[in-house]
Amino acid sequence: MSKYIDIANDLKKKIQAGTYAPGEPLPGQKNLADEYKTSRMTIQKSLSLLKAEGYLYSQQGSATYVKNNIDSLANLDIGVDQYVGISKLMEGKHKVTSKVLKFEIRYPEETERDKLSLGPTDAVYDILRLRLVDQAPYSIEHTIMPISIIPGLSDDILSKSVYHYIQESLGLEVGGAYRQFSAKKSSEDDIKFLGNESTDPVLVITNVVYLENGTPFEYSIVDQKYDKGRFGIFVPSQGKF
Amino acid sequence: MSKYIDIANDLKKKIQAGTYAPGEPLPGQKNLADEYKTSRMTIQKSLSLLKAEGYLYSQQGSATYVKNNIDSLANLDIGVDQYVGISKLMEGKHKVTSKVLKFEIRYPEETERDKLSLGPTDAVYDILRLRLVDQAPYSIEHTIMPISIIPGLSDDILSKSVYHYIQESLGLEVGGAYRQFSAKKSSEDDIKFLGNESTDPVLVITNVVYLENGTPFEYSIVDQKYDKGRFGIFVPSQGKF
DNA sequence: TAGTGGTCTAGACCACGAT
DNA sequence: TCGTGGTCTAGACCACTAA
Repeated sequence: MSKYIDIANDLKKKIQAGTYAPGEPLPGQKNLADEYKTSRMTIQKSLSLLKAEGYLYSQQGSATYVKNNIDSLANLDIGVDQYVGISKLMEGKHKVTSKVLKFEIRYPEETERDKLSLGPTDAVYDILRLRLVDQAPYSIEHTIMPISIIPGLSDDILSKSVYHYIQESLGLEVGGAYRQFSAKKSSEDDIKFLGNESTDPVLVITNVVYLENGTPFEYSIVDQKYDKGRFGIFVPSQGKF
Repeated sequence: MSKYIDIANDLKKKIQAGTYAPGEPLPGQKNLADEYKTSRMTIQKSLSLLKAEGYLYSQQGSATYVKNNIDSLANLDIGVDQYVGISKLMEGKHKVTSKVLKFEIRYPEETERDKLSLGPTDAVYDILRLRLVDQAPYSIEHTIMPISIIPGLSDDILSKSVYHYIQESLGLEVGGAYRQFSAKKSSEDDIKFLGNESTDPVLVITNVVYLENGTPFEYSIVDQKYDKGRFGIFVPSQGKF
């Protein structure tokens, strides 16, 4: 990894360990540059990462401080900036399993062609999965992926972690995701598979996930039980990096 | 403004105008540096802003390209990265009005003290507003703000834009916001003020908004009609700036 | 191999806060 | 005024892609 990412991770560790306490100033860019044997520019790049994540804030003329309410971040069930799928999110804490309800190959519909930048003859996987956390229904994930980008997908991979397969076996890197949030009433499937009452609301997360090279490779619609995890994110003010 | 922000805005304009078309490469950092009479480092800082917003992606060894599906961004009703309140969001397109349902001053409860880093004797505003877009009920916003940070709040300001008051009259800058999304069933207030049926779901957005200096100044819970706007955001992969 | 973007440097100057 | 963070520079080297 690059030096500035290493330093950012080290600083984050120290913040979480309490070496740099909430409300307290960091040693100062000059000092940090000396400590890590690097330049101020590199330190600033490290700090900018932690600012974007909401750990730090800088005050010109004064210092860079650790934010007071980092507990808000820790109290999170799921961060929006996690695009790795729940398998990895829940790692250690909970047992995540998946039941594949549908796994087909077909040609894409118009919305899917639009979201994934595909032509009418570029076949896609059409996948419906029930995700369970600690054996209890958690969400229904409807996923569309182009087979040209993610070849060799199998039932076995689907019930484990698709992201692990993409990164480890295919050697692809995820570049980012575009997410939308909305609410709706329970559908037939929500009632059938999530065990919802017909009056239960559902949190809907619509995703378009991109590879590092800008290619969209996943269009998914997730129906999540409303009384389970919340999605949270820190949104830095524009241009403050 | 700084040079790198000016350049980023100029590039964004050219992308939106089609000067740099989707899928096409940008002129290259060296050329851009010459064109804008600046250094490569500064150009990279500009590009990083647009990458974080999802407009561009770079491929090492090749070039920096305009993303294909910028329409996804344009189709958005509301961006999560907008912390400016709906008054400004809907500017021009729709008429936003507010009806103040409650406006009190009291001492903060424990959750509020926690979220806003306050002591038990730091008084807060307790505000309940019904937001209407084009005369139709849109959301109910329950807002808690410390009077010490935002003094002089009035009924008149509340029915217009609080953010405008904070920035223009108080001279404060917003640094970022922490947001959580969830869904719930309609409450009594949702039925009464939003005109919901008792079976209608509600999209709930919980916010903690920070000033540039890291001070939290707003804790708000927004109940939004589920059939109205969606919230969307582009989430870049960690460390890619 | 040539040209691209990614990282890093060692300095400079400025804006701002604390004193 | 002094020290902080914010911006910017002109170059360097590396990793990678494309020809």
